[in-house]
Amino acid sequence: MLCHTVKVSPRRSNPQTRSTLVDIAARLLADEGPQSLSARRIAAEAGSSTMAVYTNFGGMSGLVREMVYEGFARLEAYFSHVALTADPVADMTLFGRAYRHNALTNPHLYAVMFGGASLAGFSLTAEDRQYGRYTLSTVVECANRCIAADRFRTGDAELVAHQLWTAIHGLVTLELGDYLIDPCNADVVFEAQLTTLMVGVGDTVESATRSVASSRRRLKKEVEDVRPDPSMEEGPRYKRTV
Amino acid sequence: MLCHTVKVSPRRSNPQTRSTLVDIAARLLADEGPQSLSARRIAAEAGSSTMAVYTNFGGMSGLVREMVYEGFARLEAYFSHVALTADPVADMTLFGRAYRHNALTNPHLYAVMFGGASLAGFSLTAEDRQYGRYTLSTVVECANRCIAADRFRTGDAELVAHQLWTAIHGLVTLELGDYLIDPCNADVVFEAQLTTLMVGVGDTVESATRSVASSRRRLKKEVEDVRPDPSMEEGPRYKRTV
DNA sequence: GAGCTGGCATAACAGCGTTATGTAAAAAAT
DNA sequence: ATTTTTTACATAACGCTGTTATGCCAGCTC
Repeated sequence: MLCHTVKVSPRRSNPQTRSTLVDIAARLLADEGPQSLSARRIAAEAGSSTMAVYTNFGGMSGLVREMVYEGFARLEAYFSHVALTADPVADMTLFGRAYRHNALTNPHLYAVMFGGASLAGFSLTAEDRQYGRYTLSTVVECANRCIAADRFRTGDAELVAHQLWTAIHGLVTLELGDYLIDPCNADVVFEAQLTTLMVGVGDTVESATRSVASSRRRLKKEVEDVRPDPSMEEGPRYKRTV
Repeated sequence: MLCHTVKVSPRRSNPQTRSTLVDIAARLLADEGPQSLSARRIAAEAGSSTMAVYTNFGGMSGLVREMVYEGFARLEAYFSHVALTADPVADMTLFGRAYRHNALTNPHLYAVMFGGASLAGFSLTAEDRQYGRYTLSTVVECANRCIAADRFRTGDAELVAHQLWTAIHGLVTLELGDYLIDPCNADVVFEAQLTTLMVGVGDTVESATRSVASSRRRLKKEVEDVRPDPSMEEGPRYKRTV
């Protein structure tokens, strides 16, 4: 029978190979920075050849893309631990703190997620960006709660979420690039920016100040103390759409 | 005589070599992106060997650093054409528009200026970052005028300038990375962000809206129409501290 | 004019991502 | 149980990168 062209795989790839390659790549990226992220180096550490990268990911870009997914998964994991309280503005600013905490905890990974697009010849696809933007939906919901509580002037929750995102992203980017030094260090600018943004979209100075302070108190318990790796254990790892 | 170790140069480097190398590199970066920025390619286009890059700049990093200086010079050139009017908040938001315009006009250069720190093995020195931060002084002065005009609540002009910088920088970065799409495209988020930031630091919604609209009308004449290259002609080019 | 000095060309080295080729192993078919 | 098929992976090569050792020769100083 040669009519039905159903190609069932005669030899399946070792399912561990994918995992170990990504794990090693993530460790290299975190420990030695992006310049040590080479196919040869990864293969050597894995005890295999560089071809493993190509059969499993189609090249270095594919492996990096997988790590970007992992990065967004970690960010979402942090977001998922932000409680929804009676003070939605405090929740909102805590999302900002979680975003920054995630970036500072995985600085190299964050750089690849958002900075790798133009440099290093690696570029994300439109779907990849959509995947990243999807993480914002949690923040949009929170913005809706702020609007419902009459804390925000504007009615466009998605727009507010984008404003917060771009603002915090810029601060974090410059912080990672060591651009923010005393007296306007990253902490100072960040705290001021949280209040400014909340006031700017409609909250009163007093309420915003109170909510920002409240979120600062909640940071450790709801964000810093949570285990950040949702997919580092066994089981299905990332999206397998590739 | 071998006591006086005054080394007068027996052969001076061709002063045109530096310029042409930087010019070619800038054109390559703008036209074909960062992946075409190779020592071999630049040397070939200049009709010289790769050694020219090393004797003149000490390596690719030095040449890239020179282009970063050029990038900051262009930004400062745009800033210098922002008029100081009786509406300092309009001036302030026009600085924001100028910043964004500069980034969108030289996207690859902007990416190298702020994104090259962690990727591509190239890193700016602390002095380089200080040089970039110095560009902010114009904005700080404008913030002082806003404070003097009782438009801003806070008294820390430098802090306000940093808040505007980080916020706009984040928006521009994500815009260049194609992260901002309809309905929350870059234009929408940018206009909303300008107003939000002005209101957030103390202006009233009405005044801020008016000033943002005013700066939008001034954009073309004071920013978009100016010649952006302050050092593309003859004469001393950049800082020669290297 | 002689001599030193440093710019630049040539060519090599180590590394990179990627790919052609061969082999061996696992699934499918008989 | 054997054969056939198909794929994962190793090996080695290609073209590219930044960088550097070597050598020549132009130009300044004396």
